Amino acid sequence: MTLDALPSHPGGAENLARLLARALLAGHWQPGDLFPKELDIGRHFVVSRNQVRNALASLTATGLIERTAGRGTLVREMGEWHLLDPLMSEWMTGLVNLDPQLVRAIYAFRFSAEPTVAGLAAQAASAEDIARLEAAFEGMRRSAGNPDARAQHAEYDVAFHDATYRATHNLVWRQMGHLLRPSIMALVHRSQHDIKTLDDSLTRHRHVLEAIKACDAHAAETAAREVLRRTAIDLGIVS
Amino acid sequence: MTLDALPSHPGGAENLARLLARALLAGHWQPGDLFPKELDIGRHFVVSRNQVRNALASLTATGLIERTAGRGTLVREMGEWHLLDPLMSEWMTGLVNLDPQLVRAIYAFRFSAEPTVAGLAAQAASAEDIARLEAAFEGMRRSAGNPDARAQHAEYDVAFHDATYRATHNLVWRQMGHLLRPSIMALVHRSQHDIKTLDDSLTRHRHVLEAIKACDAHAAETAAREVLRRTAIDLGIVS
DNA sequence: CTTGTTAAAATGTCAGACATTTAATAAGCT
DNA sequence: AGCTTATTAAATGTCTGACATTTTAACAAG
Repeated sequence: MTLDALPSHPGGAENLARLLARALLAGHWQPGDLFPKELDIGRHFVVSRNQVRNALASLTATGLIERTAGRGTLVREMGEWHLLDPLMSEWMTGLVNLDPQLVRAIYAFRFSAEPTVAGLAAQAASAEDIARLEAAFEGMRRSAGNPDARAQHAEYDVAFHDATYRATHNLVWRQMGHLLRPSIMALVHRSQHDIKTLDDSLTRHRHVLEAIKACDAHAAETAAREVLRRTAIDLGIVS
Repeated sequence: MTLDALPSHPGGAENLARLLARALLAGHWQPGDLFPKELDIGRHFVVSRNQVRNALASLTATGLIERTAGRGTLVREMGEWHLLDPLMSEWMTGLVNLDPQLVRAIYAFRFSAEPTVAGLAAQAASAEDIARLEAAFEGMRRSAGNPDARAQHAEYDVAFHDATYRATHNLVWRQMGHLLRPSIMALVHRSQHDIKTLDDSLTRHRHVLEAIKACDAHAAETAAREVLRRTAIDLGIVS
């Protein structure tokens, strides 16, 4: 794989990193492949070696590549990627070609973890957390009917789940909220979002909200599981 | 806080990063404080500005600090730290002054997550996973009586839990295994490790192993919870 | 065929100059 | 005095070129 297929004018090491990362996430290179050399990248995008090195340093930090002096830059396999790094989440969101194996892995994680998270949230949520959840739910409800507001609806969806993780009041769980964004954003492109589907999704979210408000951990767990069953259908994991 | 209290001769940007990170993790600076300037750090440790910048780039990537041109380097608060970054785990292991709030947060996470993880492992473990678990358990058993082998015992302990996370065969859960190392290593310094305690811990681990071997998810969940109750006592979280 | 040497290529490091951003300070006006 | 505007200093960001180190491959000697 060469650089020719990639858009140009990155403008800044961050953008260059995002560009290269997305190409990697989309599978433009196979694990074990040699990544282009610093100087080639610099020539192609017309940026200094500094910018290239900074961008590649980010990719190294997230486990996407591995660099050794003299040999060059190797592409690492998916199992080595730091999926929980916030940078990764940012790079994954909006990527349409995300590896289905990865989508399923993230979904499987959520399906096993999120009921527990919802249960913890029911025990620990403060008034502020409840307010955040209600605001997000209200946003979802408002943008549900409008077919032009799919992206906005997804944002509120992300906000709802993120608020759930935050409501656990646990530093570690809270960080995992980042992983939700790419997972939920993938829904925008894969599901048809007809009225019936959205209404069903909304109802299931409402049950989670109510269970958390009622401080009923068991009900929250069950309700979260129901939300994720809906998500599985929308992601095409189960029919 | 100045740099005077820190040991010198880091030798390489990685070591310098570890050094500074540990000072941050130990609370030598308060959130919102100004971190030393690049040139001062370089002078103090007798390293080039490049090394300093590389080290600080790592600290930035893990959310420990925040840098802006003109203003300087600010220390971020604990809630912003990327606790799931493998680098963080490496920096945290062996740190004796780890913030008690952080230790409790990590423990609370494990207490809520690890039963689920053990349950998943019971469903998905392969023969290879079982072998890893048995090898780790055997190592724990062998090093249990010997008071000189506390560090080795802890390594096997880490290996056991890491094997559990790996046995879920889920990319996301697997990454969280990194978080175990600092949590378990903290035990070495905090508990007395008398024979009775170790024997009890060993028995509880054995129950997890047997439940996973029997593919009994529910039993694995319960057994994992029991292991963590023992851990809570050893960490001094409950008496 | 093996071994040791050499050469090329790639990443890592350094040093210096310069650019940009920010904050504090001073000047000047109403 | 009070407010606005230049000026200056300090800090991080960037660029460039040269050099160091590591690895691989080619090649020659035994």
